[in-house]
Amino acid sequence: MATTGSNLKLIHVKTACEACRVRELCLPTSLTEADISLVDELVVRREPLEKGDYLYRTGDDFRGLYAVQYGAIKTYGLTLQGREQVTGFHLAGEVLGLDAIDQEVHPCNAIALEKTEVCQLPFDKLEQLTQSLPGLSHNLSRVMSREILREQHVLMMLGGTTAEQRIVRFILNLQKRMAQREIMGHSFRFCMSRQDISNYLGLALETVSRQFTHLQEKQIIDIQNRHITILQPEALQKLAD
Amino acid sequence: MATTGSNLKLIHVKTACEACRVRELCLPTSLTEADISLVDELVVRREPLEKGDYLYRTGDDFRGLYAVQYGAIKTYGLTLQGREQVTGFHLAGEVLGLDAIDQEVHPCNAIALEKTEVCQLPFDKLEQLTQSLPGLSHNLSRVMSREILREQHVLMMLGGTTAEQRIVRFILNLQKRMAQREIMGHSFRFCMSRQDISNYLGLALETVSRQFTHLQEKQIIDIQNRHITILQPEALQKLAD
DNA sequence: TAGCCAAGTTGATCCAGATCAAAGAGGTTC
DNA sequence: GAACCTCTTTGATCTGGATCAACTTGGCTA
Repeated sequence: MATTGSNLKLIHVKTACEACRVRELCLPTSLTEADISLVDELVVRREPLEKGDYLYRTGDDFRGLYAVQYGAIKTYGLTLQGREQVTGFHLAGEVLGLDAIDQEVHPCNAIALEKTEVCQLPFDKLEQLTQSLPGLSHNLSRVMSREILREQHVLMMLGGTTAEQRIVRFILNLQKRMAQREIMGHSFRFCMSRQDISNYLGLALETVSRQFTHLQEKQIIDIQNRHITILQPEALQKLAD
Repeated sequence: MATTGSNLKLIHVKTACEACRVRELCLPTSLTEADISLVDELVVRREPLEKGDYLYRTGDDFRGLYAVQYGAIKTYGLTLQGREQVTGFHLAGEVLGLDAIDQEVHPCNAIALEKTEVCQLPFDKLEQLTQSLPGLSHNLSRVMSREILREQHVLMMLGGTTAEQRIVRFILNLQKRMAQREIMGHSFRFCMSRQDISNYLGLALETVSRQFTHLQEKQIIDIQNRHITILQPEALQKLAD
């Protein structure tokens, strides 16, 4: 319901393929070039979101899936108390909105953590296309399956571990996802606050800060504000286990 | 005494449908009777599993999805350390195996917690059928979407809560799922051990035991071994928030 | 029916991480 | 550049739940 005016401006793109990474990132299997361009034609691009803008809010009608072009989106829900619970961070090349397909209503809030551009894949049209493209249906299932698996990994990460392990695994996970997109080594920028990290990992904000400090003291990482450099990747990996 | 529509439907239907609840439980939308029987024809039934039998193990080839007929299945993964992490409990009427679609390999172990019968839905055949049944594809997406949502709720349940809240929410969740299938009020049997519960909730086994005792002392529940009766549903609900 | 083993309970102690408090560091806005 | 605000760090204290240990109960087998 409450979507800001600027978000409503939609721009249709013909040669979306190049601009929008839907092809390889969202639906990565054996479709022909021609098939892929059919999918690309569905894509609706949106005005870039500024930091703090909502892509959607809890209760909004489900219009389609979103693929992040650049930037980062945080999704979070509210518990009965009104406590905020971060459910995920979505970086460039990743999809969100899969959780809304069933009820056709978004069950959580999605907010931009920095300047972010997304493209929208209207789900009804995607399903129509499924009929003429047998492979597309399978692709969609794979994307959803991967999302289920991803959430299971989060559960595994949170279960039975110390604060240090959580932080370490979080860093490694983020680094891996960053590296998949852009060719950058062991140095990158956090798009989320300590607050968000602590909420996501089920720790106190202060604990997150302290753990970062400890890792820095051990010369395993270097953190300046939100910019991190992994100095000893092996040591970090070892701590994760 | 809310007998759901789906329960009534079940009674009307004979043959494969009746035995296997795939129709309304797994794929609950607008397919015609004829369509549904096409789906039912795919179903492969398996010999009942005894307690402790594995339905599949990590690394096994993905052959299809499974719908639990009766009984209960626990899924768990192993961390790098070899530590066991329970990722879910699957009761009668629920589906598992969705996490294997992407890699075509099961990423976790599935073991029966008691005598259990499942039916198998060969996924390749299901996808073939998708071509002739437009609605089926949508149904599948909905089932997967619901699974994604379910896992998000687990995250929300675990985040920022006390041991008591986790236990209470776990009880309520289980009760809800039990009640959906069988018409039973506030009394049911746990199919999993304290060990499994503690692992799933990220608590120590002893903590789980103590929390049960506390709730019993407060006369909110009554626990005899693995049989629980919720004496004060409102009080329990209140604790969950 | 006794004997055994796994599952569950209960008690005592300890510590990782929460909470409370306050000071520093960036980033905006005017 | 000053004022302001939010984010982050650091310190001190407290506590919920983990851990260690011993005991009880239930279920199974012979």
